[in-house]
Amino acid sequence: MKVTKKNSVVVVDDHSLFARSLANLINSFSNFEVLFQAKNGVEMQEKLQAHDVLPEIILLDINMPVMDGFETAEWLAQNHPEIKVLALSMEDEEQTILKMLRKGVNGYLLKDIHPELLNKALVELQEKGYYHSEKVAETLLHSLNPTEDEKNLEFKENELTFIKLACSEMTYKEIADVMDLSPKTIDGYRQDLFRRLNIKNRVGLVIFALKNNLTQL
Amino acid sequence: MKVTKKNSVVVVDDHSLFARSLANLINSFSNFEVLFQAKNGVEMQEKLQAHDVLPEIILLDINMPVMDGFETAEWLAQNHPEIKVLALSMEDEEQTILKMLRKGVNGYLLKDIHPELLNKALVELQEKGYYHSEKVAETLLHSLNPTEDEKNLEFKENELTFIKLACSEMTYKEIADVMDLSPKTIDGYRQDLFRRLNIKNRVGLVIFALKNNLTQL
DNA sequence: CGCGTAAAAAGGATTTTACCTAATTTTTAA
DNA sequence: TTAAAAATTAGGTAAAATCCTTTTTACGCG
Repeated sequence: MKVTKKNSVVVVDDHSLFARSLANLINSFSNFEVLFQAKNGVEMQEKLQAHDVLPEIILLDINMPVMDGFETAEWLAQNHPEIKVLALSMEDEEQTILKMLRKGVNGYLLKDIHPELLNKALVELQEKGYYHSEKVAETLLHSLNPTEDEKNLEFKENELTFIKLACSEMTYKEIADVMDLSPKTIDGYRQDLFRRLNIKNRVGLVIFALKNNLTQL
Repeated sequence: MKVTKKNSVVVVDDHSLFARSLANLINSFSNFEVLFQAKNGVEMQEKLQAHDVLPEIILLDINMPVMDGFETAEWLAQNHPEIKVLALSMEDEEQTILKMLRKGVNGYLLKDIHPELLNKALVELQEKGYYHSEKVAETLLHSLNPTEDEKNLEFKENELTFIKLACSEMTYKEIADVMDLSPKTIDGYRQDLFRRLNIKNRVGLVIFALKNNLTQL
């Protein structure tokens, strides 16, 4: 029997049933094994320190309590750039994917992937240094060629603050007070955003913000 | 070797990696086996018809395309009341849980359950006819003793329609036109809801609707 | 300094929301 | 059939939101 060192993988996901099943699946592969599991970024950090060896690959869920995938990916990129990170998520929201990619993850996998493809994904990630499922590839292409509606989707700090506050029950006057600006300035932000985002009223802005993860409920 | 007929289980979940892992886990149990899997309610209906035998238990995801868990549970309760349905979901939102329970499911399991508990859950479901994870039990207790804020959380058909339309860019006048009611009636709905839900403006209503899954983005 | 540019602010008008109370119609139940 | 309850509609008013245009301010730069 040929004995080859298996590549070690870490699974970070707060859904223990899923994480466990995933770990079992990976351990059934001849070329990969699970080093450990963690429920969130903090637990992962602790376990990474406690272990002598580092994993080659980290499978990282996005929606987690305590320290979510975005923060964890950022920390990994800064502290362990050699570890390949594969983001694992239910969501195929364009903004979410792009946000993770900007954090420096090496791949993005939707959780509805076929089990057979997981091995392929891990191998490709190891060999090529990246792997993206098809939907993600589409999203990337799409983001390179944004439609008219989706241009001007970058916001200045103040705009972003305004948008987030507009997603609350505050009146514009109250928002102006909090941001220490004139109500007329706030009205300027509002008007400009309505035009750029092609929306008709504040509800439209709230919907836009939620769809694009600019704020959360 | 003692040969006992295994109880058959069907897994309905659009996340194939999760569904597959779940199926593997169940097949590893000595007392349960997976009859088939389906990606949504429609596919489940088709496969149920195609099979001679019916499963004892159906594990049902809530968030699915085409035909979601709510619709599927409703259909199962009407057409196959003898099959025990175990709702399986990431969410522990009180409203979601209650909605599923009202559809007649026999149990509600959060996806972050420990693998060891799944077997226990299936056995209990089979023997007692129901199983609920701890968090759900808490939710049930909580719902029996609602706080002041959470009373009056049931909506009439018209109110629900209004709420959903209010979560769009339509003005109240436009909503009145669509619903074929006087703007004054719409204003009545609005006012009543603001008071009952203790919210200040339309954004508050949108947030409430989204938090309680009355509408979706 | 003066110029250009972008952010901030203002003026002023209209529409939409929001709030309160009361009247009318429809539905329900006795 | 009739009284009570629920749903719908009205009237009026104040506050907030929306829209358009113009002016002021802040700041870097040749």
